[in-house]
Amino acid sequence: MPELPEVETVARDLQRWVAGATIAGAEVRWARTIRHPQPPERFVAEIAGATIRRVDRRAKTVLFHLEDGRVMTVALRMTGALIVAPAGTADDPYARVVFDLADGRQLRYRDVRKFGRIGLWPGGGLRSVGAGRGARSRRVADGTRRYRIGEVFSGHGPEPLSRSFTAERFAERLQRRSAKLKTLLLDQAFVAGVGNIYADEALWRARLHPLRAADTLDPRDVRRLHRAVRQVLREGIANRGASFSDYVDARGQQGDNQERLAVYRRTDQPCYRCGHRIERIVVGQRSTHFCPRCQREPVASVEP
DNA sequence: ACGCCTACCTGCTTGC
DNA sequence: TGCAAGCAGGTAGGCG
Repeated sequence: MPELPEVETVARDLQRWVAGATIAGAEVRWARTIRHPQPPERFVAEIAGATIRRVDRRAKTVLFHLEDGRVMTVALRMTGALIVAPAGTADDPYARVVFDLADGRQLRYRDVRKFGRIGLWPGGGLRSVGAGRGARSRRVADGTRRYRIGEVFSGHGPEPLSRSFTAERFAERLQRRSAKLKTLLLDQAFVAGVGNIYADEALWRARLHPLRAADTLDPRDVRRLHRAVRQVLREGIANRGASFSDYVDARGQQGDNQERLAVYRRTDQPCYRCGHRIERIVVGQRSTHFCPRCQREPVASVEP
């Protein structure tokens, strides 16, 4: 999906363009986009008439704070996009949910692969939006899952761009883990918002091998990684995100950050630092790009 | 905690 | 040209 910088770009655009707008009605064209346990019909009935007070982001989820205190969450996953379409714009065959705004515009949730999810939550208790193993749910009689607010909204790790995300705090978290750096950076419960692109970019910038175990970093490694994570995310935002096939902002425009990436999808091309060929390996079933010269292999334990 | 697997979906690229 | 395989920025849930 769009990662933190892409979601931040979309949320900022939407704050500018739809804060204050009223949702007159909605049409759900792909039912499963509406997050369980919300039946799509109830979602449509409950969102109608709502006014958007503010739009922001937590991790990779866009949050629409409504005037009445409720929150609509939009997790874009792999190919989701939120696009504001002026009145009269041609329909989009990939629009899975269409919100008609009272002023005639449409807010369209477009999602080619249909992985994204939209939820509507009561006010209060909203801290973060469910993240993998951290989020808790329980099975109910019919075998489906029911989420409780405060459990669903409690699974994310720290926001890497927040003031409270210090190198010291990052060091503490890293020291307690023996997992590979690449895997950890992708773990939303460890740090929120980093995805495959920015994980690879941050590791290249910090000159750290993706397979390196977190608890083997020395304090200087940690500081470099901390700085690198924040830098690549901030630069991604400054460039309005990285577009490969699907990511677009709220106007439907591509970002520029794909032009500035050092390793992601640059397999066999020269490293911008040392000229060595960029390599691609698979870590945790995700493609991983790095420079084998700049990002030295972790020391392998040698059998006697 | 960790790693691995499957599932969810469609479209594009690559190789034969 | 046609067709199949492989690939894609994410995450939930199950198993060991």
